[in-house]
Amino acid sequence: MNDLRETAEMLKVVSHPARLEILQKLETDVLCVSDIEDILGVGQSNVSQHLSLLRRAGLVDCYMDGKLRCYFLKDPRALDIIGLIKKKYDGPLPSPACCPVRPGAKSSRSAD
Amino acid sequence: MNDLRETAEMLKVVSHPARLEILQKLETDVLCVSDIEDILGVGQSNVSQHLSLLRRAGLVDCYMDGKLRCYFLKDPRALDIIGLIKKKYDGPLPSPACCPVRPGAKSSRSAD
DNA sequence: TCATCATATTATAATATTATTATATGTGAC
DNA sequence: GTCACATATAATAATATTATAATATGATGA
Repeated sequence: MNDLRETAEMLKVVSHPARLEILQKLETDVLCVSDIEDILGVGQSNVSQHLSLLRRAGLVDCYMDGKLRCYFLKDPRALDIIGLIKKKYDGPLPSPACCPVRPGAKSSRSAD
Repeated sequence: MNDLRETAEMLKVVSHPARLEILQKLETDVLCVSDIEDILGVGQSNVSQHLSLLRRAGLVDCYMDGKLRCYFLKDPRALDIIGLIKKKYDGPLPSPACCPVRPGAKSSRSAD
């Protein structure tokens, strides 16, 4: 049951707008560091640090192309994470049927 | 394109083993704080803090049942997050086809 | 009302994350 | 080799997260 800790760790790595955007861009393109720098508009070393986190977590990998380090998606979980960004959900989940009280109510007996 | 920031925020909230476990348990049961205390084996105020985070993020909600606060899942995204915990993935994603070099290689020309 | 149970909130210290700056490493061209 | 470019790493200060302990709130029942 250490899936919990492992999943939480992966989620922590992706729970940053910059890293999420990196994953999103890598879904369709292979990008080098300076590409990502331009896309995100953040400093080189910061990009490098984000990539380092993603790489240590196994979410991305890279190959060398001349002087360039070309990053690409590696972990299939990344696709599911990216999917969350654009997915359309309709409304909240239904309230539990068994013990029905208005959600958020101050008390189960307060007046209607 | 603020989906990124919003999704990242949601992910940050769920990227903690205790909160992930809370969501997982709430998938099948409505639970009060002391239930969760027992399940997770952590202190009351810590559970309350985790629930507070989840509630502010809109992931869960609760109703009163006598003295008890009964928590349940509210945000459908929670189900997708829970799904990640047990989902089976087979192997890494295929390497990019266009610029194929061995992933992680020191150089695109290093010896085999 | 008061006492009690269940939960929330506050305060706090330890730790982790973040962005920035400066510096180091590695690669290819010459 | 040296140079310039692309990227990584280290150092650091600001900020955020975490767990714990202490206290406060709110509901129920006597």
